[in-house]
Amino acid sequence: MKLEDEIQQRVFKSPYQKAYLNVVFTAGWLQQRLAAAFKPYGITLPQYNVLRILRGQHPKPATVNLLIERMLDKTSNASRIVDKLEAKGLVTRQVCPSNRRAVDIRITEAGLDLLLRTEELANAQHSGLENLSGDEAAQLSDLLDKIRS
Amino acid sequence: MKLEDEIQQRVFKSPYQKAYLNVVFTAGWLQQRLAAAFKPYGITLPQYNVLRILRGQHPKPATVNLLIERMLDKTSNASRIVDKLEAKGLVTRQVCPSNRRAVDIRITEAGLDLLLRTEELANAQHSGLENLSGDEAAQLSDLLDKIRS
DNA sequence: CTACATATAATGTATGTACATATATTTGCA
DNA sequence: TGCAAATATATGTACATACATTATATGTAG
Repeated sequence: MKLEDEIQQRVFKSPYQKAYLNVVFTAGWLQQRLAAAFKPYGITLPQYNVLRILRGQHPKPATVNLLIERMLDKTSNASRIVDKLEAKGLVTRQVCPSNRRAVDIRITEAGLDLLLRTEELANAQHSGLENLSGDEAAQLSDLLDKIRS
Repeated sequence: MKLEDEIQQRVFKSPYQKAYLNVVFTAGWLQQRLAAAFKPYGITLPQYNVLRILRGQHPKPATVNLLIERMLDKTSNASRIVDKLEAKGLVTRQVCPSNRRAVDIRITEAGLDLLLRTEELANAQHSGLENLSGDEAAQLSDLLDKIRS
């Protein structure tokens, strides 16, 4: 749907204002859809993202610091997201023997299994991005990089 | 900065996956910067957006329903955002005389004054979008519309 | 070897998001 | 008229974000 209809605003001050609102609105749209897809599996999007990072490290452990570095949202609270995953038995936490300030976090078999079962959910096929051609997707990335440059 | 460096991921499965991450990451980047700019004025981004809608209606009142329709995030809790604005004296709440289920919400002089003082903050000049040409901004909007189509 | 700075994670608090439920009012219809 | 359904908002709960503070452990300068 056109942005004008989604947020019931007919006039934008400039293509810049419109693009700004569109980036923010579309990101919310994408994330809401994906979050809804993960809901039946009992995990949230941030929890899923942490699991993905842990699988990337597996069988090596990750620390909270490493999670923060890799997360999309650096200011989110990795400690408490790990809390939730630990309570569900999807990760384990163990004080790092070589540096007792740090904590080794590992994904469990149950965590790996959950990622397998949800493999297709995070696929471009169902995200909305499939409406673009590969070239258009690349072009979109370039424009977004330019915003942050 | 390039997305690869921002999230320390060197390889993307496809231009689709990269574009997806880029939309979400860039939206967060934009919103964090804007939120930080509003912080000294004691309001959050959702609160600012509600104030903008109320100024658009002024001197007519708005109802909670109208706020929800116009907000970027339809599932956010307009009631509680209005609570915060009311506590700061930026809006007033009054049971609607013609329909006592509804509540008339109006922006106060203090609210209007705050919007005046923050006028330039929400300007494209400082958002990051100024790195694009007008044509590029329009092209970006078109690509994003296509994702949601 | 102690004292102080730094590193690492956890905790506290305010706000917002997402969704379910509750409360009050109005409307429609038998 | 009376009562069920719909409408409008508020409230409850779980989780996340944003940011400040605290608790431990480690490193380092003198």
